[in-house]
Amino acid sequence: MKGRFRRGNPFRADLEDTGVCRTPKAENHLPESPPSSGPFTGLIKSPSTSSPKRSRKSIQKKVVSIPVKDSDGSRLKGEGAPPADSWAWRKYGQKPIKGSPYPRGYYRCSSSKGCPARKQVERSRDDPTMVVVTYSCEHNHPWPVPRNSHHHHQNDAADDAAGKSEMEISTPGPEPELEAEAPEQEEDLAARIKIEPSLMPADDELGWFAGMDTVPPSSLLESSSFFHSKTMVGSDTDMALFYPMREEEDSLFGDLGELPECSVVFRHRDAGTQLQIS
DNA sequence: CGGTTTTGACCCGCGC
DNA sequence: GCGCGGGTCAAAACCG
Repeated sequence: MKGRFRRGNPFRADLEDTGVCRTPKAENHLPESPPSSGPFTGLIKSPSTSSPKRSRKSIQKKVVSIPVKDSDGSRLKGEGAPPADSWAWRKYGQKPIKGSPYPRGYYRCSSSKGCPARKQVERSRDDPTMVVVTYSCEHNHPWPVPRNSHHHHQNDAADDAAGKSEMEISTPGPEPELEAEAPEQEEDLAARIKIEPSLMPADDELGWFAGMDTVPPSSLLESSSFFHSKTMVGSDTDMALFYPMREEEDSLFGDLGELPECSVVFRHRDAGTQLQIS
């Protein structure tokens, strides 16, 4: 039914690659890695042979294990609900993994245009109750604006899929801003999150996920509230890097002010306007 | 109507 | 050189 046509077009080559986020100029610019805000902690840079495809730049990775959210266990989701970060992710693929019975979902950041951030969600092979999320992005790339808007779609069918993180993010709550609250659960959840130890080399120049390695789990991702800095505690340093997400986009961008080397295009989800920052 | 998800095909690095 | 396996693409289906 799905007419999949050859996408192996000679032209498509790195279309994606280029489109990703790289302004030729920007690239030439400098790598002053402003500790952009990073929701994630432990990162690992792939040496150089780790990523098959776009292994041009160092890719940072961060793996997190999150317990399947059984809060809404009422919903028998095959995969449970993965991580609920405040970014918008668009699923672009899913594949069964050799070792595990669970498929791995591939997500791409859709918060900003050309955002190279990606994440993979899969159920832990050992603990089916755990969801392993791997975040990755180019080195020094800033995170997109957290978009806590509502957007959940037709899932339900994605039950077998390993990803329905968005669901959590959007939270069918009344208003996104209000959902800022709801700390209890999130905190609890966060408390249970664990970061793969071996994957935490504690990088220092990660401009991307900003090293919050030392930040307590509570301040970790998995919570929309994490932008509200309300519950934020511990390393204020890192906290400062968070985007206050209740503000207008302007504010958000303001925080992002320290734009990185790549020019990122943020689009207002409302009007669909696009701001180009560079 | 636009943005997502779905899903099979295609690509590519690595191992043998 | 071939095959495997993981990762990505993209058309169509869907949902708001």
